[in-house]
Amino acid sequence: MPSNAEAAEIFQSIADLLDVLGEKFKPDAYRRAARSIESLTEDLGAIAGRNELRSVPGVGDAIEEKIREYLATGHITYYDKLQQQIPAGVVELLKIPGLGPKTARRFWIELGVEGPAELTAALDAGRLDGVKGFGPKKVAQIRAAVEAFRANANAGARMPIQDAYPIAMALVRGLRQGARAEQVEVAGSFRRGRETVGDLDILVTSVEPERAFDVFSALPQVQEVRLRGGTKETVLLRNGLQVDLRVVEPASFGAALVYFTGSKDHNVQIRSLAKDRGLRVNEYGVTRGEERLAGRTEEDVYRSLGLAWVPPEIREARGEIEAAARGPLPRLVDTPDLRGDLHVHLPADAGPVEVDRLAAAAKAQHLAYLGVVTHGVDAVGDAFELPAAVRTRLAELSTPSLRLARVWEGDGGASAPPVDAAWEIVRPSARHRAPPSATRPNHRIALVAHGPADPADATAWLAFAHSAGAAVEVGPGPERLDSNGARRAREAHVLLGVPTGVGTAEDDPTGPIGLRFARRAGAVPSDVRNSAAQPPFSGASKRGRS
DNA sequence: GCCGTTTTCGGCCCGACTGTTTTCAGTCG
Repeated sequence: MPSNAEAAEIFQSIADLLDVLGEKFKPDAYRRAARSIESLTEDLGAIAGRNELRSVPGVGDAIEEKIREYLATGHITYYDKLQQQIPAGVVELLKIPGLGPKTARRFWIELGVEGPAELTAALDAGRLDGVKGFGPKKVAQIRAAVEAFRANANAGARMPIQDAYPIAMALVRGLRQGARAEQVEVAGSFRRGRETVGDLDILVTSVEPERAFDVFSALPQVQEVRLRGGTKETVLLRNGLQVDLRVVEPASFGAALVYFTGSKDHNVQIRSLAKDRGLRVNEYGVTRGEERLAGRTEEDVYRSLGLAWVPPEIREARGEIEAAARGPLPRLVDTPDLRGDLHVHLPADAGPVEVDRLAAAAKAQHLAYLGVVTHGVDAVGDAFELPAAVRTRLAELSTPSLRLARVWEGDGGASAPPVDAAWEIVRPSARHRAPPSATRPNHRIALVAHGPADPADATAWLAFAHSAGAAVEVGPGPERLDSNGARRAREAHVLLGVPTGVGTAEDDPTGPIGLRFARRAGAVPSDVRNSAAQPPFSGASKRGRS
């Protein structure tokens, strides 16, 4: 079955193949098309059906035709022909760090090397010695890279952002403490809140760049320093993640932040807009000839280009720059907007002390209500219930300014919540993957938490949430929607439930990443159920006690 | 191959770093 992901993959591969052939601009064109196809929230087939493929950024006559061929036949003749022309192993060579299309092509044409294994053999046989452009250091570097590549097939794989989050926070703390760094920010796709990150880009200002690099290299997470210059250092962490540290002048921090936050397409669009206006943008600032216009803050940089500031989460060249040129962008939902949390768990062995701690955390975050899961049906269908002492303590601590509601979480199957549940959370389980067929009249379903398993499932659950008047939960992890899902929810006029992370550990990604996903979907406060001052079914818990 | 409130042709982001160079090419982000 054709899929957007597969189509994007094919165009990506075409770009790689054209790279090896030495094509100058086509590879970028195919990559741009691949990136925008990957980020679509709708099937290519549906877009093609409406005859709107050309509205996808980067898709012109030629690529539209290839998409149509792919949708009709499942393959692209142009791609098949390229594959016949170039051995698959030569494209594999491109995945080896430090080895690009020019080198791969030379190995193939001049040495007959058709893949990583043959490259190792050529190195062992000394066939690179004396080849023009390959001195002893280069040969050693290539040998190390190809060996590392062949030993670890997972190298270069992207990491889920929620896994990268605690690592990034630890690195930031380490830099703040030791490096006398004034401003520290993690940029790149991490800052944009992409679901996965390929590496981390950390930006700091420091009066002592050398010291920042020294401190960074010595952090316990760092395995090896890959390169180090005057302004940047690249290290490999023990868990395989690559991290770039860049030290910039305070006067350039904003420009560097824009530049290294990306996305690539956003930057390209910004630069070409600047060029149209006779300006020049780089990571040091915005200039007109010799005159320096901006650079210290992101707001300055965007303003100097005649643009409103663009939140990092939507810097994807999907129309945000045009919108920012027209005026201020809608204010995306942010932490202070979250007035409550619909879905909070306590540990199974929690006691009154944990409830006290949770209430204190909720007050610190100025939350007005929490839905604490006290009973329900777990993923394998067994009923569970928190100890009576916990439920009693929740009732004792619940006040008009902080409502602590006891909620029921189940899978929409036969088990139903008792009347003392303030509201119900429904999610799929192994037994009940599909949503309940109809809204059950006496239930108070406030939130749907569901896995992304299958787009068809997601559609069904969104429809269910809509008919039940329930929100859907966004955030990292298997039972929440990612940002693409959140965008689909918005398009389906379903409110989002955004986790606050209340009561979780310092480096827990649930709250911060959940918020980023919602923002990435373009959510404003009114798109978020728990930005309302009142909890759902606010009269219900009293009724339940009678 | 894509794209256009200067263009339907002629551009296409731009700088850091490395290694092998005698002034630059390749890679990366």
